[in-house]
Amino acid sequence: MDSSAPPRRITIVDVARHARVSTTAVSKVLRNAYGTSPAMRAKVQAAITELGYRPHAGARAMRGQTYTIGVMLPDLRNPFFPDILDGLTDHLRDTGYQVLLGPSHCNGEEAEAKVTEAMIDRGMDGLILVAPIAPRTHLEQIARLVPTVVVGRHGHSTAYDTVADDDTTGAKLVVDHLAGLGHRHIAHIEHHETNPTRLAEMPNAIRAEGYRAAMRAHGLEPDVVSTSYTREGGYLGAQQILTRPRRPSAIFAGADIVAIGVLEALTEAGLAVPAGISVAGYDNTNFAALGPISLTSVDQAGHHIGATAARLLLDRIADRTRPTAQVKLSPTLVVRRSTAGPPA
Amino acid sequence: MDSSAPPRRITIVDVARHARVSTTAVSKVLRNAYGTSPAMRAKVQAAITELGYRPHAGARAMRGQTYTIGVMLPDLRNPFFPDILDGLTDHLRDTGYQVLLGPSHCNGEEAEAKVTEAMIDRGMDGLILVAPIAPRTHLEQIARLVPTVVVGRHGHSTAYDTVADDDTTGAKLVVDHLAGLGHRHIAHIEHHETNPTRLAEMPNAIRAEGYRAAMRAHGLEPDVVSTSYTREGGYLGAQQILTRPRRPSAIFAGADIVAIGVLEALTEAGLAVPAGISVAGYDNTNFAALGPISLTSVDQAGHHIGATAARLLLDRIADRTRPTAQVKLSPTLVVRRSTAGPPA
DNA sequence: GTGAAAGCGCTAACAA
DNA sequence: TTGTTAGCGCTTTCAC
Repeated sequence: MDSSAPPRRITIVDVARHARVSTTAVSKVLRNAYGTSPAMRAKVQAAITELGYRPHAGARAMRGQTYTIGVMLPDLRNPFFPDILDGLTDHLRDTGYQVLLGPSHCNGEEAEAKVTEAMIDRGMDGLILVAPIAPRTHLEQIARLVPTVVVGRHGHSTAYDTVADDDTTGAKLVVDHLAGLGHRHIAHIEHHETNPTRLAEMPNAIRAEGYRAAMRAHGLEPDVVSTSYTREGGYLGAQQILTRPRRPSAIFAGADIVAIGVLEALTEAGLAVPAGISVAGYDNTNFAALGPISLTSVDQAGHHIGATAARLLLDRIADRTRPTAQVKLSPTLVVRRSTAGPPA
Repeated sequence: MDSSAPPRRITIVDVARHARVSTTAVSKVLRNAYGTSPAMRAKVQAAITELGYRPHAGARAMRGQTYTIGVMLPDLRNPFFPDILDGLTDHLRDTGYQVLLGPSHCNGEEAEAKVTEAMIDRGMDGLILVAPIAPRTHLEQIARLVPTVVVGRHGHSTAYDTVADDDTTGAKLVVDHLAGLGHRHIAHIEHHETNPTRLAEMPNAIRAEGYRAAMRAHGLEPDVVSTSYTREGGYLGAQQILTRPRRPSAIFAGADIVAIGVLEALTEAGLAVPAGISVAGYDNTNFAALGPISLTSVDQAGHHIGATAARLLLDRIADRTRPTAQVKLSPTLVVRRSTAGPPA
């Protein structure tokens, strides 16, 4: 039983006393605020180091900033999101801002709202919402309370910044590539979207729409299977596709995690890739590159997306009145061994 | 430009005024504290709902609890950790506690310390540290400041509770299974551990040691390859194993994510599983179960581990003086199609 | 350039 | 049972 009462926390008062200055001075040094002489800064810094002082975020929250940024990721099992997070944290390293993640909100709109509220209530200085499903009015309401960047969702707003990849082009890249290889029957597995108001903004819906448009542009018949952007979704989607009377010669999975499930279903069905059927994914996660999978995939540069979101957020925290920015990144296609011409 | 200034936040004072009671009364109702009549509770609840009041966690942090639990996960790309997180959040749902995640600390001890400090500074009521790499003295120091549960790390402490799976037994289950199938040369891929003080506590080290002991018990020669508990680690480890003058007939990967990389390397090398070589993993993540992978794996019930950690933490938050608990869960082996007798 | 003092929203003694 | 009030640790006017 180490029940020695926890030692009282070092506060700004202790530091001030130790450095023989006022608490105001310490506060100013902490925030690099105007009006501190080099001599005082040195004294205060020394006291801080000596005492091992760390500011109490709760107390800061009451008056100023908490130097905390909240990030909401939709699904920890999708390997694309860690890519975004890496970009975020890389950009935020050494800025003094701390990132905290809200647990994934796969559970729906209500769970998502709870997480964002929790972040706001905890005085976060800014929010990064990755592919949120909340209605746009709700996002704007959030953005009015706290600087917000919405990632991976289309639709402009004057309340928040956005970073997204051009999913229409991404889908077109895949269809063009496959059609160019001679495929005529290309199936697409999408993440099923029921809510009509979201339909126009969610990346999954736009990819599906881009796929349809690109198919028609090639004079081909779209063939969409609706499951989800999960491994299971890919697995079940592919199984469904394999029951088609006329089997497609290529499958465009809406996300790499979906493609993984697709590849599993194909292996199980004894279909060789790409000899028997071609497969392409989206996100170019590290899964696509390594090993025998060697998946053709659309690269939307998750790391760059994350870094851009972080930059925009810091910008906005510094100046809440600047006009909002909408960054749309151009995806590229990384062709690997999972796609080839259709079987003879 | 929606530059309408954000509306002033509703505070406890607003609620009190609206309900025609004191702020104390509101505070008590919020915390289900002793000494509130049903009539007052109703009045206050009504006012809270009507005004849409939500407590300010920063202000709470200054006096009492923040109803926030910080969770540190080591690696978001390892599918086992979401399993633990699911268990945690399931248990914490409707308790009024909010979970926030610290970004993964793959970057080492210093990064990990920064995350835990950040969580403490933000007034978290409790911490759940999953497979932390900090020295034990540091963990105890943390635990003295805030209720802490350490997950997936061995070694008892009187300062924090622990939840871990019996990794020695887990490794033995795999070796016994493979040896029972007739394998004599079983290789193991471990997560390389350099720090000698950690060696005795980290699950990866214990799995490797358990493997060695079990091998010797069967009169077999251990063969350990040191990489990391990542997909790349598995891929590279397997490649290394395949260059052995005498190739093992089975590979025991220290984690499912490692096994995934192993399977990729084997596929690439044209080796069939299990006809050419057997593969077993650890964690029984959902990757193991679905599809053609069908990986034999040790089930350490991640969901249950998470739920147990949450329970212990709530317990400790309620009573910081109770003796610490050490929960050791017994793993089981889930045999699937990736293991069979050695090739003739 | 520096410091005294007010107050952020909440909780917990204590008083009524 | 209910209310008054004193802070928690910090930031921020506003004097000096």
